[in-house]
Amino acid sequence: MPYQGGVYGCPVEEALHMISGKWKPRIIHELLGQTRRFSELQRLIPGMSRHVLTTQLRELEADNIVERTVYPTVPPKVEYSLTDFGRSLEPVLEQLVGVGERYISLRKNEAVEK
Amino acid sequence: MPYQGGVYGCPVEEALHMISGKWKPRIIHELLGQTRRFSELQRLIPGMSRHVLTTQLRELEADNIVERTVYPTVPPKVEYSLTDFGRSLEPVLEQLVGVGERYISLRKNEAVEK
DNA sequence: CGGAATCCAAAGAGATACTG
DNA sequence: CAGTATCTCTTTGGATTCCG
Repeated sequence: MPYQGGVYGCPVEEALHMISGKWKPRIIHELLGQTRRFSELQRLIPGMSRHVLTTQLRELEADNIVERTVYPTVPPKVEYSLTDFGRSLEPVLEQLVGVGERYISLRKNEAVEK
Repeated sequence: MPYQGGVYGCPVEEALHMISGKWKPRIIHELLGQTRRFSELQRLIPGMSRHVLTTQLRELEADNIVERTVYPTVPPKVEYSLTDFGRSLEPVLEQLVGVGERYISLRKNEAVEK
């Protein structure tokens, strides 16, 4: 669907949507540079339930950001890694870190002024 | 309601949250380079209700991205413009455009393969 | 171990109607 | 012209329970 100057097919919206899950940036971060097992991700990201991890991983998979490899062993073993496209997101995430930090220091200054 | 900051204060989360409103990137886009009146924004972004525009503008204001100037005339006149911090978001939005476009072309290729 | 199915609460987004 | 005030619908995140 072409960019209609409107809501539909807006590239920024698409981009934001695919990394805007509550834990997605964090999951991508943990996968930068290495493959991880499901249980590893669970351990690395405390506070996130199994169900939510599953949901977010499925969505990342559907968006071609993450690849899922199942080893049909007992007990089961599933590994997740970034696709090329997923790795291409790194610079954007780094920029977002910068923005977030500027934002946080801005709010601190505001608080001081009060 | 403006984001109060997560427990971890993850900068990426903060950054995403403040531009993740459904119309926020579009509003910022329309304010890049020029000041706009409320009614102008409404006209420039069809499909968005007045109420939603108000809400998004209030949140952008609370996040120090947008500045609101009221002229106490009759009829009332209100202008919106980006703050310095708001303008600093431009490179990130441009990168997000790139990501979104790569994503869209990726999905097109998938569709062709079927 | 790595899920799926179900249910629930909260937040986002929009429609509609009224107002200084 | 530029809002507020409600109400509703939908989407998300999370808790719990069951399964190959």
